[in-house]
Amino acid sequence: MEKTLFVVRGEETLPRWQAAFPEGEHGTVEQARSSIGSGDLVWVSERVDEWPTLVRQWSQRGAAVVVLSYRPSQAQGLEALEAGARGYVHALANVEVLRQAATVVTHQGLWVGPELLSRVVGSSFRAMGGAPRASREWLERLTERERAVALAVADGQSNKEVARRLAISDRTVKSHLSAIFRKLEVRDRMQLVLRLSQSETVDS
Amino acid sequence: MEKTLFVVRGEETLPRWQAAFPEGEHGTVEQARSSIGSGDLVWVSERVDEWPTLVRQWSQRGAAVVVLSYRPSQAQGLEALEAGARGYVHALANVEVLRQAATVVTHQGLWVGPELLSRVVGSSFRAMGGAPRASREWLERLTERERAVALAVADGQSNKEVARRLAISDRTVKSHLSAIFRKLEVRDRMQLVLRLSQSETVDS
DNA sequence: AAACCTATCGTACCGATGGCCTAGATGGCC
DNA sequence: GGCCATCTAGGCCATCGGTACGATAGGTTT
Repeated sequence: MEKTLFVVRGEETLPRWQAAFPEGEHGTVEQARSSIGSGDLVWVSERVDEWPTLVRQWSQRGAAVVVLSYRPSQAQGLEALEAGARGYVHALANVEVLRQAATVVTHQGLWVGPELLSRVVGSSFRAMGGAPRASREWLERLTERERAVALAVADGQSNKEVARRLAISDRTVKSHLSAIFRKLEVRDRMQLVLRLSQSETVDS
Repeated sequence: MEKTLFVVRGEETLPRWQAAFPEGEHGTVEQARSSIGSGDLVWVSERVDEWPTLVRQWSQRGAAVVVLSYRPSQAQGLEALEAGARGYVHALANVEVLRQAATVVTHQGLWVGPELLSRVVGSSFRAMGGAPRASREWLERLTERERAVALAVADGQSNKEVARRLAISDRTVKSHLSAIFRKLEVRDRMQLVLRLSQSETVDS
């Protein structure tokens, strides 16, 4: 019954997970599927396919489920909580944080990062020791024209719409965008939007 | 935890509170106001006037604040959490529950009680939106599967990545997306992500 | 003058995206 | 049994998005 196990994909298990829970078992979904019951502490990697479904099943069985994410986001965190997870932790969190989260969730508490917490309950959690996020300094790295393009794109506009707004060709918009992606190290406009909307809420 | 104290109105203190924390101090707002600092565990009765303001102050100072309510409700619970409280417990909870809550909140967890947890989590979307009704409404218009796709896409993932996560074909992802766009009346994933991030980040 | 940055526009290429259509399987409801 | 919603998946096709590899022109720095 009261056992700790990590559900991962392949050989994903990290040393720090074992360090935090030497007694914990590690395995894939197939190995874990049937053995999980009430009172168990289950860590599920976001790399596991269909983790929301699994979280739903296991939490309904009474297990305390924590989702390990490599790229935490509000949307994913809410997805985890909605599925019944009691915790949402960065997969690379240190041993102390993992143990702390374990303590909390096994005591019927909710463990989420300060950032997500602020989304869940409002903005006032920012002042509670949550590390202040990076500012929009990275926008300074862009030229004036690139910044205009970035903001327009982050507004949800297509390349053609941006071109019309700035009175330039859509080819030029693409050129600027390539430069933007390279400088900000994002892969596409979607990541740009996410990054911009994140830093915007922190500043305001 | 530095010290434990109960902030009450008059002589409200219950025996079970003292049983759970024999070392805890009990007093009114005037007595407690200045002595609360980082690391303290503070229990605040809902009978204390202007408790949300006090919760906000003390939680910003780094104290772990738990609100004791005689008439727990979803609205009040959210108000407490929004003010920065880490816990929301029934004032008549038994000793075990009180100690459990203390364990959780002093470990940076969130304690809202098993019976209220589902409601708090379920309402988190509403709690985050500037236009609560609207955001909840359009999310509810989606099926469960569509919601999962929408959240994943709003996280910046490509169709293929979503397909991998949900263990379905990318054709199916596109099918779901078409339904999502039609239902939510957005033209593409960019508008979807904007709408989601807006309702997620607007402070109210 | 040479080097460099910036803004502009072009072609070509290719994967990603989204609309429109069909359709099997499932399960709930009348 | 019929009806309907949902999830799944495929084909077809037009468009969009992003990169590679340019080119030209104006400005600044060295």
